[in-house]
Amino acid sequence: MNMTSLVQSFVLHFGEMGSRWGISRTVGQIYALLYVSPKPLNADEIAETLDFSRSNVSMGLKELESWRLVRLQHLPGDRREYFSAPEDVWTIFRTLAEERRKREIDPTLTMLRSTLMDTPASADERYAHARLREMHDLIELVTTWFNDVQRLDQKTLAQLLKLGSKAQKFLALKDKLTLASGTKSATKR
Amino acid sequence: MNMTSLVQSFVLHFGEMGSRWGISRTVGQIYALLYVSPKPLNADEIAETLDFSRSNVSMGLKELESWRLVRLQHLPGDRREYFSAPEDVWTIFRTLAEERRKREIDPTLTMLRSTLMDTPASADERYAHARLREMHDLIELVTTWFNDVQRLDQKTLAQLLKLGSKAQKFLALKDKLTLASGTKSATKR
DNA sequence: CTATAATTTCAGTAATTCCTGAAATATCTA
DNA sequence: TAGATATTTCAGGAATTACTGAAATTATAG
Repeated sequence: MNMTSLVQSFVLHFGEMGSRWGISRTVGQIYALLYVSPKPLNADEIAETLDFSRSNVSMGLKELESWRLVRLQHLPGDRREYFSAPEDVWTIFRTLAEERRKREIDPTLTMLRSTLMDTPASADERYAHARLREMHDLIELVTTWFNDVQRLDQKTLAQLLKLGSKAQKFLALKDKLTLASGTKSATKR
Repeated sequence: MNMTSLVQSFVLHFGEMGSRWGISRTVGQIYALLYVSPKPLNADEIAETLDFSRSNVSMGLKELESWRLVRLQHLPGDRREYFSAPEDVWTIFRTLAEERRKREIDPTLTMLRSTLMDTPASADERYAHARLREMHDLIELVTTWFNDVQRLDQKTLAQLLKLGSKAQKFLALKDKLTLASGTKSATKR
């Protein structure tokens, strides 16, 4: 199977980009190919199209599975395994973000937390301690936010993103409303 | 100069993490060290503390400068260059996000746009074309959002993040308000 | 159960990235 | 401007990562 130039330029770009990410060129290209393919592909087709060895494709697909970025399925009357990328780009985005969090953020948060358990013993350590605290709190705030909005359905999420910084205006409004209704959450101004 | 165990565990973790990122272990460690250091350090101090060659530190610092993650300064009466990480974690976060966008997102958007200029010639190409469009639009939406909220001052931004998905409630409210005030932006429900 | 097809594993090699020490360049001071 | 100090460059070696082909394993059909 050979690629049209449209597909090829996409696949090649993704391969190069892949290495800026934590994935190899091969894995990037395999994913890109699956992403634009209208039907699932088997490993041999991928190997032939991209001119990689069969074993390389096998390993690449395993890695993509570990990222939950490809789905495995079987076609009736065919023993071979067919792979495809989920169609919904929002789902893909979510999966990607979750996996990256799991691999890059969570271990860091864990390390920060455990390091923060120690009591600083000198002025320098007190400074380092405070810096770790700041980093921890920022990362936690951002990931908590992400975890939260990620649950919204895609339409609502898209609306929220489109709103952007204009959402800020509602913060003031919110304060007013909660003050008016006498809730305890009033923030000093 | 030697590190306390608190600093050391942080530095080592950052080094390992660095490689999941696009940076080398060395660069990760140098940054981590600067991040927790209460005073700027010169290249020799860094080399000695981390036990890297002087030239390695030089290259690492250059890379960190290209990421705009370290600041160069001079101490009175000392010819050597001293380096430090900006203190404000929000600024650091912003810089990091901007640089990553510049290196990882923007080239992809450019590629997608130029590929999308071509007219698809077959059914398969039409499918690929549509997929590229979806990816492009999602990336654009997210980066536009980021670009937008990133401008907010940190306090407002923090509030907005804390609000999380609850901001959603204001979407409905917003619709109501804009409808009431007779703005044209009414979305069909 | 056997033969065949499909997939995975893995040892070895290729390619890339990282790091060092030596030399070159740049900067300062006296 | 000479001499000393500081920094960068870069060729080569070390370490890591990527990839292949052959062999082993697994799964299926007859």
